[in-house]
Amino acid sequence: MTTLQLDAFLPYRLSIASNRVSGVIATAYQALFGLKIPEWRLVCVLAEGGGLSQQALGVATRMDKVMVSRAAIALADRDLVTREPNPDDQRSHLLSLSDLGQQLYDQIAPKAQEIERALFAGFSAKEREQLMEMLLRLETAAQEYEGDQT
Amino acid sequence: MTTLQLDAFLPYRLSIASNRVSGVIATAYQALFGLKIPEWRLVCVLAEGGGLSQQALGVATRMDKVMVSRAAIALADRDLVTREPNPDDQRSHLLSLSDLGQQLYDQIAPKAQEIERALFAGFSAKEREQLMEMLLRLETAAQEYEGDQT
DNA sequence: TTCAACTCGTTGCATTTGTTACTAACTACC
DNA sequence: GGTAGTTAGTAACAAATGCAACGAGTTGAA
Repeated sequence: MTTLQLDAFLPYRLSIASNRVSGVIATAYQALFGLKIPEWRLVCVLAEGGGLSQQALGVATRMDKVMVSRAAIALADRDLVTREPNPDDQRSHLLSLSDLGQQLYDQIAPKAQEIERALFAGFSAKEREQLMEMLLRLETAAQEYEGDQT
Repeated sequence: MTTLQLDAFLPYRLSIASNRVSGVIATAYQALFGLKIPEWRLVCVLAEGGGLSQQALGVATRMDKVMVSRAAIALADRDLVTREPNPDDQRSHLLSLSDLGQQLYDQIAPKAQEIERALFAGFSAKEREQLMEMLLRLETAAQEYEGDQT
């Protein structure tokens, strides 16, 4: 007879850890800046380089276009991003951080790193690297598995 | 100026990987057995030993009482678990797997392990152990962080 | 004993997330 | 050029999740 120990089931552990961590981040951003995680992700990517279409943002943040759309609208309403028409494609807009958005980002980024540092305080640099690398592998493995089944 | 690379932000990577993996699991269970993840978790814990209150199940699965309640109702409706009155406390029930539930579990468990094996095919036994251990550390770190802030 | 404070489980409500369907714009081929 | 098929973004709907309030039961201290 097979007994599957839930505690030892990696997908379970992964889910728990991820939810806890996301909870910490989400709470912090909401309280400090009124941003939800999808919005924060857009800000973060746009800070690396603006003028992106929502489609491109979706790829960069692994969010589907609906979620990107909602986050983009929320940010535009607060004047944190600007939406310029895309000369190459009338359907899409090119998003960039506004000055206000950039200011917000300049405050957010250090805070994000501070939280990350706190959460991974017990981890050596090497461990962090290993974890990162494993998560990437896992991500592609899951993606391939999905592909196989359908 | 600080630029935070989203790709290198561990909480982000964790969230993506976890969502992908959960997606795979959720789809598989739904398709094969009509179970959602919260329901599956209860089944799994009850298989290790029945006669638990919902409160105890919540602790074991890290789900809040609402989620446990809904999952328990869903399982009871399908006669997969039985709910006996708790002689020590009239408010609570003691849940156990029914024969039917046990049968289902006997089918589920191997399948779960098969999926886990597939997802972690590229991982050595040592890596799996490391990952597991890191996730546990992370879980408690996040929990402590939450505690500090409130 | 009795009354306030607390816990178990459920329900209802608000928020978030995911799916589907739709409009407008673009592409490619006839 | 016209038309079939595709893509960007939005909107409308449905499902999942989280939170606050509730009824019933329990505990403990005056």
